Amino acid sequence: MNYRAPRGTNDLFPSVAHAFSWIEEKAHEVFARYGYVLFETPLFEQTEVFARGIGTATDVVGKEMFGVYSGAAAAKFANGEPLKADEQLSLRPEGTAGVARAVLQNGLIAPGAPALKLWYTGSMFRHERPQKGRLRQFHQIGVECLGAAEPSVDAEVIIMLVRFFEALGLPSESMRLYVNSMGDTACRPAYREAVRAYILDHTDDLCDECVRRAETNPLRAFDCKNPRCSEIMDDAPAITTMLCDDCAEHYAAVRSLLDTAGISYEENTRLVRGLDYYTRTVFEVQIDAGLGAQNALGGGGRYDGLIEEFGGKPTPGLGFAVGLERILLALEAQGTVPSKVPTPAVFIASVDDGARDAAFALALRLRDAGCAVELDHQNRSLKSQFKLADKLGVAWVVVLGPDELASGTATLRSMETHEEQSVALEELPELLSASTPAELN
RNA sequence: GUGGGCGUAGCUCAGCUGGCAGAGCGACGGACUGUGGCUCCGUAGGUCGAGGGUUCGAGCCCCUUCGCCCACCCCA
Repeated sequence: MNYRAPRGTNDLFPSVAHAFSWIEEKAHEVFARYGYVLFETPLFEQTEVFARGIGTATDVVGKEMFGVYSGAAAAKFANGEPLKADEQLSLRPEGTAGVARAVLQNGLIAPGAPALKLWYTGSMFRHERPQKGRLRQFHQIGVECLGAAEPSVDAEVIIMLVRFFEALGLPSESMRLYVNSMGDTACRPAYREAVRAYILDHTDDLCDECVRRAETNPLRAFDCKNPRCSEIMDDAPAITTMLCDDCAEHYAAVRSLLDTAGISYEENTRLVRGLDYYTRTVFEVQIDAGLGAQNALGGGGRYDGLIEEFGGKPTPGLGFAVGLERILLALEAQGTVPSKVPTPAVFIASVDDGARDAAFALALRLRDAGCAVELDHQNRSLKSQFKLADKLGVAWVVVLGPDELASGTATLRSMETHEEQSVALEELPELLSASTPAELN
């Protein structure tokens, strides 16, 4: 077998797939309490949606997107013919741009309408070199809230994120919540210019990459892992000192609400998000254990200009996304990974071939009655069937053999106590009806 | 794209200065009649990632190549 999954993709084994499913259940439970409903957008969009929404200057759009082309479009491209916009498609690298496009296209939010609260779960795709906590196809849960500008919704979303992690069994003490404000169109340009000037004043002390960033995206210099750069950037002007009055007021209100709610967080004036659409409130949750260099479990922020960027009326918005693979790594690191792979509760064993038809029929009856039942399909010996039952972790084994068939009964063995009793076949469905799938794996 | 580490059984790995491919776990079968876990015995399973070279002889040395992991970058 020479075929292998493409680099950076994983087959999700049952333990992982069921854990993801469990995480999604928790999201559903928690988010519903805050009024969020499930929403789903296509796995691919016109490339322009991402270019416009996320920003062509970002790495995510500039070099990490997977293009999607039909055979016909690919042939046209090979011939040098121009492709129409709807022939230039890309797998989604994140969820927000697609949701914004969908909201606008379907007129889901009218001016003055109540806030639209959506959440989603699914695969995202970025062409990066894989490493711990980073894949080319990875899974995110995200939320988006459109139409509300008040700081209370910022605080609400951040609190919801914290509660979500708590519901997953990741105690807030083990994580760090960073918040910052990135300003808006009124104050960010001036700040950006100030950082650019600062970098150009310190070209001798900063790495080449950071100096290059002065022109492309000065704020990213705050993210540099180089200790020397980090030290220099510590003394760069802080965004919080340059926020316009409206942004400063908004930011103060968000923090005040978080304080009142008893949420512990840390202001981090160097926290800048890598996607162009963010304005004002930004936040990120980091955890050290288990994640290697990719220590961000999730992050998000406000994007008041995004809908307008797509040609809609000015509409405030904010959201966050969390990485499922990273959540799982964090849970594994603290030894609390949930085991949610379902296992059968009952095994029906046939003593000889003459009992197999009866075993098959009984399995159907019990399953229809709601029991999780397994039985042999490989012509195994009775002994081997018991070994299998034990391996599956069932609580009960129903034994059918010549004696049982003759008397219309079954032998019911408790695998835990080793006790056996003779039970009339008719009574089995009721007796075992509480034997729903266990989650023992 | 750039570094570093690693590719030997299904899994985790050992394999010395080149000399007959191994262990543990797992799988399967058995240890007197229709019964699991523990123990004991046995069986199956390997183009040593691939291609080339050196050599009487290569898992081991040399070249090439593919893949995986980690890190940079960026992000969830």
